[in-house]
Amino acid sequence: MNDKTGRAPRQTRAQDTRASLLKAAVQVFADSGLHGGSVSSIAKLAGSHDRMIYYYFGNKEGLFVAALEEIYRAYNEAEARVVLDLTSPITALETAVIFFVRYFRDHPEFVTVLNSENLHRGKHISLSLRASQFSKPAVGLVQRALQAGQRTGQFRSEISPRDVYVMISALGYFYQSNQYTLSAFLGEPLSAPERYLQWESFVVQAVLRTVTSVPNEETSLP
Amino acid sequence: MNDKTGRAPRQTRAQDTRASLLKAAVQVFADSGLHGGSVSSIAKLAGSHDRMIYYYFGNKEGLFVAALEEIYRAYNEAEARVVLDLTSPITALETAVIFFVRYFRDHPEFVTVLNSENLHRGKHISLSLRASQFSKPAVGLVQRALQAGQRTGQFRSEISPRDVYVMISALGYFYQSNQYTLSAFLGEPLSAPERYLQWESFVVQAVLRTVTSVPNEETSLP
DNA sequence: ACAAAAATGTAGCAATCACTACATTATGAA
DNA sequence: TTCATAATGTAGTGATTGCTACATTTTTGT
Repeated sequence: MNDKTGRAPRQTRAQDTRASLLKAAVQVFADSGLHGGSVSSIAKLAGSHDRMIYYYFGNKEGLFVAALEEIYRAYNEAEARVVLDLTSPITALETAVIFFVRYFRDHPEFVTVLNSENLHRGKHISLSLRASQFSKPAVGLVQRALQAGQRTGQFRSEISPRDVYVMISALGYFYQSNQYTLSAFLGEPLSAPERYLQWESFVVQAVLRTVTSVPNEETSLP
Repeated sequence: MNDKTGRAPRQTRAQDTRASLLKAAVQVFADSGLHGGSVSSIAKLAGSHDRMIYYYFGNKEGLFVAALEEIYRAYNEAEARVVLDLTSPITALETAVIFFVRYFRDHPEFVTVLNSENLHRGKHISLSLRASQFSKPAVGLVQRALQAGQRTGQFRSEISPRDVYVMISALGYFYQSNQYTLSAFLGEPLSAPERYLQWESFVVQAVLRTVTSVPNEETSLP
């Protein structure tokens, strides 16, 4: 695949250039927002030139749209790897909850880039044609766990998967997104590992208590 | 109080200048973030000059700190006006939940300015000496309702007021903060009044189910 | 009445921004 | 080999930014 100089073929290097610009864009936009992150700083971080951003993405907004699609793609990809044991709906829902909460904790770039997009009132996500494809898998994860429990009668039938998905997202996302103002507000660092674990088990409890048909004191973690 | 020209005294006009600059700053920072909002646009909106921002607030960051303190002040003031009927803990908690959820809905500037501050990792709130005073009232509202229910045995004793406060905030805040990406993601406008009301009652249910000792199907709204 | 100071107005500076014109190199198709 | 073009590099441009020097007006304490 290499030419006689031992270097990768031009097309491969071109794809590398595009990919590294996109990766750098996610990083910089996550760190500084759409306005705060400069095109030149992205190019520099990628080891390239501003010029190439316009070559591959048209303009700064085009790069931001691509960055948005990239974080959604990674989110969906991670979620597709989650395996639910539907023979135990409670365990399945617990698995889903823990996946989402930890995803937001471990991917702050997902959280901050989405915040930036919401500051701009969803202007760019609506430009993306791929946006509508993104939702199905994530809500589907919650839906599968929920429906399994509804079939066994363990979960309430009137509960909407969307509400539960938004609830889980809210509890995981907000804790990460607002950790700095919350920590100052409450006077304790929410990023401390033991504090985080306590929150995680609280969220699992809250979600289970919200959806279970015959709420039981023993639905909480041991 | 007026001089012979019929105009307000100089000191009053000076306070007006400062106040209108601060109000404009909250608006502009809420709309465009710290980086996105320019000093000159704030001055223009306030009917003043850039010069006065530096005169009253030192620099742009000083103005942002003042804007942060202002939205927290308004938040605390609103919360101090909430009256809880502690003879009925369930009603009291429900009142608190509805207050918080509606506050975030009706004050998007509170949400977006806090998001901007969290993007900057709480750099400015930690500069503010007044920051630590802000938390007590808000958590106190939840705490009073919770303790009332714990005394009657209706609420679980092992529940932490802070977790419940964070839970309520998360559910109300996230729905507002991420409404644009969520609406695109779920394919339905979350800002629609009937959709919002459904969410509100879902949140009330979720919180009550999380904290009640002997969970009961009838704790939900009629 | 007068001087110190508070408050405001004007004009502009240096730096950074997104973006582009133009040139150059490397590559694959013929 | 030749040639069209994909990919990259260089050097800017005009606009906007946060901020400041300097001047002016208005008020207040004595």
